[in-house]
Amino acid sequence: MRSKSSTTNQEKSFIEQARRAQIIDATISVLAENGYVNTSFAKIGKKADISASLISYHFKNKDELTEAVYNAIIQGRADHVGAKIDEAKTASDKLRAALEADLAYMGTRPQLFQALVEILFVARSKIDADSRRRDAIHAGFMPIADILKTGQASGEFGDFDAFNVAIIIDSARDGFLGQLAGHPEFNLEQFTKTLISTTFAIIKKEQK
Amino acid sequence: MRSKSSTTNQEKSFIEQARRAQIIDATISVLAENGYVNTSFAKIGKKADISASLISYHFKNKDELTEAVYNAIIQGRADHVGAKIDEAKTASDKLRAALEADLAYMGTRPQLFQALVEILFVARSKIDADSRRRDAIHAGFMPIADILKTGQASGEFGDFDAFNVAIIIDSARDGFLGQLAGHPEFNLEQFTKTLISTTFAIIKKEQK
Amino acid sequence: MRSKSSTTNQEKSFIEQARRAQIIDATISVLAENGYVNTSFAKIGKKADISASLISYHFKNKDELTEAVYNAIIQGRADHVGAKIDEAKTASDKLRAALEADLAYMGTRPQLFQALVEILFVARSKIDADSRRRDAIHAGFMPIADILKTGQASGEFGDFDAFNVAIIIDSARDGFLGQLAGHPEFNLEQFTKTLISTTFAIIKKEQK
Amino acid sequence: MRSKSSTTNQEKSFIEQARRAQIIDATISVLAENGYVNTSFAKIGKKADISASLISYHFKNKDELTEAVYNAIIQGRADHVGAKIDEAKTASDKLRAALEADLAYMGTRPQLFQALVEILFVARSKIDADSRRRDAIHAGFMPIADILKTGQASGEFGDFDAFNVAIIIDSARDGFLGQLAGHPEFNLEQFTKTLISTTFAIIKKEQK
DNA sequence: CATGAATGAGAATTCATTCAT
DNA sequence: AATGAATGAATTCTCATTCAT
Repeated sequence: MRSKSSTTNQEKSFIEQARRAQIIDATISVLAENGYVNTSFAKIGKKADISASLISYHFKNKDELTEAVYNAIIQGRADHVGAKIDEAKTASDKLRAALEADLAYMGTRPQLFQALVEILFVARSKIDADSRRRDAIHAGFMPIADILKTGQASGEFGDFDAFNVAIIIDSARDGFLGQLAGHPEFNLEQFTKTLISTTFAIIKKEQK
Repeated sequence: MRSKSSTTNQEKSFIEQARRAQIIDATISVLAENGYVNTSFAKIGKKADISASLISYHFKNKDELTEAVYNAIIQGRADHVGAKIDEAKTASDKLRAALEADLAYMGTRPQLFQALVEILFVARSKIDADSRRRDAIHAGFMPIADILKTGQASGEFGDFDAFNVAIIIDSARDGFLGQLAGHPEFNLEQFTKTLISTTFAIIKKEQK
Repeated sequence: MRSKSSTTNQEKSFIEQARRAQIIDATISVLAENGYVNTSFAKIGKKADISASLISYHFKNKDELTEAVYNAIIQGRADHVGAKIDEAKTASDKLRAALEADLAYMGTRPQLFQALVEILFVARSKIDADSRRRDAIHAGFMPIADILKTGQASGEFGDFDAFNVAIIIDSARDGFLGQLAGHPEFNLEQFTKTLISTTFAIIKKEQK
Repeated sequence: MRSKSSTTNQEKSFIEQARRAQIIDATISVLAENGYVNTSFAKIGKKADISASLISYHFKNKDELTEAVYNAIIQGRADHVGAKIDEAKTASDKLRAALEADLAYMGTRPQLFQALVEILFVARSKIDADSRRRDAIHAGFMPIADILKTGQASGEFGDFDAFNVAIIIDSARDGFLGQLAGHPEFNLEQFTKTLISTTFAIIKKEQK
């Protein structure tokens, strides 16, 4: 359901892999700090303490780098969150796990989400449009929508508009994460509690 | 609480106003279609069928254009949504009105939200990030958070974490709007119903 | 030997003449204040309180305006200085008159010299190169070199390298004028005295 | 009192230094030939047979290039002239040396002075006008005014208005240099002789 | 006569990318 | 594997100039 290691650098040398990882990390920092518009190979190079041309050496072009960063972020997200979902048995537990794990992981790594948002919204054309956007949220692990439907099928949850409720939950979680970096007053733990209790209020008592 | 007409173009000539509006419209389209990164004066000019330098003639620089677009969008949003909120008496009615009006207005103009998002994320550095971003969403009309607190104070709503619930509702609404453009399968009416019923499920029965 | 009124606007209408003069004056101010590089039709128009396009209406192009300004300045200079030279009888008196009159006229109108310098040095290519540069200094009135040669021919002055001494005197006078605007500590009257006494020291006691 | 070699390009690579020098040389030519107004990166690049963007690669911006050119010129001037002044013992010898060396060096490199003048007048606003302009002429070596005062203090020279006489001498020398490029009939050697004999005529026999 | 609107040429500058070393 | 040097495309912006009104 999800892979522990990435899939694209199978045949790459050790140093190649290390460099790519280093560049990706630097890019995430620069992206989070400066925004996509002010992210240049020169800045990334400076951050990683390598020359800008070395980036071109390891990534065919800027789009490929962007995509690699994108993949790295959602891969990490998926690896962490997916594991927790798998461990849980019931749909309720999976749902709770999905929200807790995701908020805990991404909420404590604010740069990741910032970078993700930059790529998704600002550089969106580079990432092959819409098809990817949905993937960004669910890639690699069971999406909220599927958990909801599973719970409804098993009778664990009530009757509600699973499709749109999933959008609501996904958006709520991501909206919070997106604002977290710039808002020291936001309380990650408290929000997690509220989102979960809210979610269960929705799915137990159906409305239409 | 909000102004029906803008205040800055009082002294501009008719043709000037028309051109500015035309350029703003073209910019919104280009922004929505290509993303900020790929939005240039050249592209805007082509879309509006005018020379790129004419844009510089009407707007002192790119920042001024960006700000004008931003203002135009949130002004339109505020004018439409604010009126509906004002008409409603109770907190419940205001809440319902806020969500219905906003989703109806912005949901039928998907480009507006796309463009708004582009500006908001890119303008980060220049436009005082956070304070402005919040303004963007609520500009000119009563924010969800205030409605919730009003309703709690009056005993109309139950006891819940108003601060975070407001984030959830705002994020849900905006998250949907943000994805709407690229997802023909999204159903605006259905989502509106679900978001409202969901919202009332949260605020009537308290949890925490 | 010199003309009281300009020669090019014979057939121009009254208003045309007035406008041209107004534009020329504004240009001199802008030139002196901002330098040629920062002198644009827009700035001149603002200074003259007319539209920039009106300048194009009255002057075929920027070069023509530049030339008109140049001519206006040296014409004024020539009109004032030439009269004084003509009044003087002997070469000595002419020489003294030339220096006194020029320093008095240009020294009390610092903008004129500043503008002249901008045109001559910065926009020099516009003014049809070198041929004009010499004219700038002597246009319209008897040049220092001619006075010197006349004085030598009549035995009034000693034997010296008239050609180069003329360069020295011209350069000294213009060098002072060029620096005057930015140097409040410069004393016009004192310099005039020194330049004249110096000059006569040179031409009476010959060397070489 | 003056440095034989510059201090800023110590850590630059060989090729970097060579390119910068090449670009500076090309800039001087373009400046002298076309004037500042018509000096663009494109023209400099064409003259140096490199791309315009390579100039931006080696110089942060136009101002830095301008300053580098300025420094290169006055450095060369100072290195040549200053040495000669230092070698001379008496004020008379220093004065003669200063004029001879300067006219010999700058007079055989007419482009240098042309370029210098272009920079000096255009840079007005940016480069703190007056203070810098004076520096430009005297940078690195004893100014004429100081030599005159020294000679008066020691009784070597007569009693005259040293301040204004220095202006006269400086202006005479620079005025000649400024016109030299465009005037093939000017005779450098002859002018030098005349300027020196003239100067000594002024400073030996006092007038006032 | 005068203007506002519009344009096209050209400016500096940034940037991803290539290439020889 | 890594870099500095170099380039060309693209960007924003300025400006003289034209033209309809």
